[in-house]
Amino acid sequence: MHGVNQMKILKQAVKDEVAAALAKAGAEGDLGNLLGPATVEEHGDLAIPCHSLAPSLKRSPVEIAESITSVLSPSLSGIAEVSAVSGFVNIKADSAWLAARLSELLPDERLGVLIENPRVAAVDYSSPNVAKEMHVGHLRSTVIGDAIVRMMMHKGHTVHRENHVGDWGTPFGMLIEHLLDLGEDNAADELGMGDLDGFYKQARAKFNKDEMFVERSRNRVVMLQGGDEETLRLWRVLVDESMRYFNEVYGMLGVLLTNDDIMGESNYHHLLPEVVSRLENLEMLEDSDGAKVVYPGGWVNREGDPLPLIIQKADGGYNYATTDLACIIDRVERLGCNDLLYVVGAPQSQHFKMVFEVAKQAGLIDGSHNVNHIKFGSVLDSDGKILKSREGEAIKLVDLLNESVVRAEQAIAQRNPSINPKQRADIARAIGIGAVKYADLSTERTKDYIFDWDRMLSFDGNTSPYLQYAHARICSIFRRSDVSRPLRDDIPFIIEHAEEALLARRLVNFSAMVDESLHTYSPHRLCTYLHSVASAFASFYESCPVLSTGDDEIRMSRLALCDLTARTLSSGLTLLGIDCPEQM
RNA sequence: GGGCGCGUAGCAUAGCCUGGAUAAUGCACCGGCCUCCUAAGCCGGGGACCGCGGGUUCGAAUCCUGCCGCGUCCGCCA
Repeated sequence: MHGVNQMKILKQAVKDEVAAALAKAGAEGDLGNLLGPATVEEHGDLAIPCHSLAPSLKRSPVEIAESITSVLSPSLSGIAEVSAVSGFVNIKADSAWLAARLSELLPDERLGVLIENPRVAAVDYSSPNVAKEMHVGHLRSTVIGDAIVRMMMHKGHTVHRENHVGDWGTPFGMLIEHLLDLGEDNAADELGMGDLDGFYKQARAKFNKDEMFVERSRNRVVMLQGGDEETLRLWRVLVDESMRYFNEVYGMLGVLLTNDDIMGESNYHHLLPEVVSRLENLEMLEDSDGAKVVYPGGWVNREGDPLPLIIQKADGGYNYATTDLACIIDRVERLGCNDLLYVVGAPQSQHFKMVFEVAKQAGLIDGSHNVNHIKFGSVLDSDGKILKSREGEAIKLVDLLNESVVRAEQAIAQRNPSINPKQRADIARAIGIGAVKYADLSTERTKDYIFDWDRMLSFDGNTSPYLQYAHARICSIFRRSDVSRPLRDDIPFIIEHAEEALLARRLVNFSAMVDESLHTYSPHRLCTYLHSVASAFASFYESCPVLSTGDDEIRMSRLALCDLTARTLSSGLTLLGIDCPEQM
C-alpha cells in the first residue's frame, strides 16, 4: 500500500548499493528519486523502474532491470531480496533484516521516533467565543490542533498552545447589559451551567427589538474600551464563566488546553495602535472613505477593484486583520516563534493569505518563519449539508460528545455484559470520545467530511474502536501469559510466516510515518498507518498462535511482536490525543 | 465576474505534493471460518471508462490546460 509502507529505513540502508549498481549499469545523471516505494506490495518494498534509463543506455528496460539485479542481489544479501520483473527492479526486505530492526525498536521507548532540531511554534487552535456555545466547527480545530501540538512536542519542539478566544468587540456591550438585566448571580449560574446559547440569544433578541437596550449596549462598549473598572469586572465575569465551561468540554475531549493557553483577542488590544503605526511608518496605509487600509495586491473584489485589508475603521475601531497582525508581532517578537500555525477552517483561506502577505511586506516575518494556515473542511450531515440540529441550529459540542459516549456504552453493554459498571463507563468514554476524534482526524483535513455515528463507532474499518480493540486483544494475551511488560530487551525475533513479516514491515515504519504526518500537518496519515498496523496484527493474530505455540523461542518472539504492536498503537493514538484502554 | 477548494465502485474514504506494474481500505452485497490467546475478528468473491476533453511523457487518478458540476470566500462582523 503506497503511503504506509514507504520503508524509508530500508531505502536508507540500500541507497548506496543501489547507486553503485546503477553506476555499474552505466546510468548517469540525477537518479536520486528513481528508487521509490513499490506500488504493488507483493512485489517488494522498494522498486527501481528502469524505463527512463532505456533511451540513454540503448537497451530495453527489461534488460537493464536484469543487469542491475544481478549486481544488486549479492550486494544486498542479508538486507533484501532483489528481483527483476518487467523493467522494474524489486527490492524486498528480508526476514533477518526486519528482525534486526525490530530488535532495535524493542528496547526503544520512542519506537524509533527521533528528536528534531528544536523549533519554537505557536499553534492557534480551538478559539471559541465567550458567551457562545461550542459547536462542531470548534471540534475540528480543537482536535486537529491538539494532535499537531502533541506530535510537535513529541518531536522535541517548544510549542505554545494559543487559544485565541473571542473575548472582545462590540457584542460585549450587549452581553454585559444582558448580564446586568439578569442579575450577576443568575447570569453566572446560567453561563456556568453551560447554557451559553440561551444567554447569547436572549441578549441578541433584546438587541434586535429594544432601542433602549441598543443604546445601553453602545454606551457599554465605549466604557469597556475606555477601561471602565466596573465594566471590566463584569466583562471578566462573562469570560471566567465561559472559560469554566470551555474547560469542562476540553476535559471531556481530553485535549491539552488549559487556562494557561488562553490568549484571547483582548490580550492583543495594546498592540493594535502599534500595528497601525508600523504600517504607517512604512507608508503602507492608504485612506479609503476614512478607513485606514492596506492593499497587499493580487486580490480583487466583485467589481475588479483591488481588495484591501482593513486595519482601522473610519470610527477608529479595529478589525480582525489588525488583531491577526498584532498576534504575529507578539508571537514572533515576544515568544520568538519560528512556526506560526493557524488551525482554522478553510473558508478563511483568503483572509489568512492576505494577512500573511501584509505581514511579510511589513517585515513582521521573513523567510525564516514558517507561517501556515492549517485549514480544514466542514462537518456535513448525510445529505451533504453543514451539520445542524433538527431545529436548524449548530449542534452543541457537549451534546454530541455525550451522545457518543452513550452509544459506546450501549455497544459495550451488549457485547461484554460481564464488565462492571465503573469500568464500563471508563471504557465507554475512551471509545465514544475516541471515535469522534478519530473520525475527525482520519480524513484528509482540507476536505469536508460526513458525520456518521454508525461508521465512526463501528468496530470495523478505519475507526478508533478497531485500533483500540487490537490493542485490548494484545493486553488480554499478556494478562493470560506469565510474561510481564516491559519485556526483556534481548528477545530474538523469528520472522517466518508471511503474517509476521507483514506486521514487522509495518511496525518498522512507525517513526517515518509520524514524521510524514507531522511535516504535512496531516494527522490522517498517521491514522491510515495505524489502521494498517492493526489490520496486519489481526491477520497475524488469526494465523499465528502466540501463547499456545509449543516452541518457546517462537512464543517469545511473537509476544515481542505483540508488545511492539501494542506500543505502536498506543503511542500513535496518544499522539492523536486518543485513549487506549487495556480492556474493552 | 474574480479567488480558493473539491469531483475516485451503491455509500464513505485513501492514493495526487514526489508520475510507474493488476487503483487501495471500510460499509453494504455473496461465500467460507469459533472444542483454540476477545468472532467487536479473520479468509475468499463480485463491483471503478479515477467528472469530461485536450496536452506533456516510454508511462497520468497523480503534472499542465480547457470545460462541466458542487462548495466556499470577495471593504469596515470575527
